[in-house]
Amino acid sequence: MVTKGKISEEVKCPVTGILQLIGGKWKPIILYCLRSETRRFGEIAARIPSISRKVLTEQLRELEQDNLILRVQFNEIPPRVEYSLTAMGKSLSPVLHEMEKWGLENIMNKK
Amino acid sequence: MVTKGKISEEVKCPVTGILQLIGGKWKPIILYCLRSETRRFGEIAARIPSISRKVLTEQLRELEQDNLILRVQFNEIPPRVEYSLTAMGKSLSPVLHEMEKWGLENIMNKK
DNA sequence: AAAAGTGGTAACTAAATGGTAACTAAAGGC
DNA sequence: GCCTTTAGTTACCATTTAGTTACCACTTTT
Repeated sequence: MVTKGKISEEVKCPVTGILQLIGGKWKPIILYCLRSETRRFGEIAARIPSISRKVLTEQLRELEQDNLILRVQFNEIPPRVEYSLTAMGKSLSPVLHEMEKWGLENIMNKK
Repeated sequence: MVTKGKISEEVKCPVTGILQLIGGKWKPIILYCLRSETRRFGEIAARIPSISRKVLTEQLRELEQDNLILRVQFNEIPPRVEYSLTAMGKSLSPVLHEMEKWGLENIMNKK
């Protein structure tokens, strides 16, 4: 299809941009889980029981690469790893907060 | 870690809830595209050029089923269909707006 | 000895998502 | 006759993402 001189919205779409960072099935929940606390791997897994450890690891790695979370590894036995939000991750909190609000108003008290 | 009477976050997680409605790869962009205008199928497709017509159709159907958008079909030849946000769809605008804001601040003017 | 505790990895399978091509309808243009 | 327009549908295949199961490394506790 030929675009007759019309500029597509997508090219400059900020929503597309954020979705590339937090668009995964689990990423918003993981960030939401870390919104106010530093948490260990096992803690996150316990709070999101239906995610597998493999997928959780993958998603955490991607979030780390995108500079939204910080991973700190302590070389102890047994091992300990702590995850927390970076400044950039914290800057997402208005977005997560609006999602939370909407969910509370439109889903939670509807059933 | 033993959950000492602690309920998992997920069970009552409002973020999980909203993600079931708008968690798809394209849904936030489609809603964002309809945020202030009623649009025809072809218009939406033109504004989101990288989505195929088939997938756009599927996503629109799902949004319609979830009562976020309204589909009005005019039985003309050639066919005409108009999409717009329902009240529930409009209620998502703070979420989309925060996503847009974050995208503008953190991605668009960063390159 | 063996299990518990921690944060993973590897190999494999399943599910979700995305894509193309060909087809439909009725009227108008060449 | 054939092409164009519009908003799809159908069939089929490819790709991407997610899930399952088993296993490791290392120390302390049972």
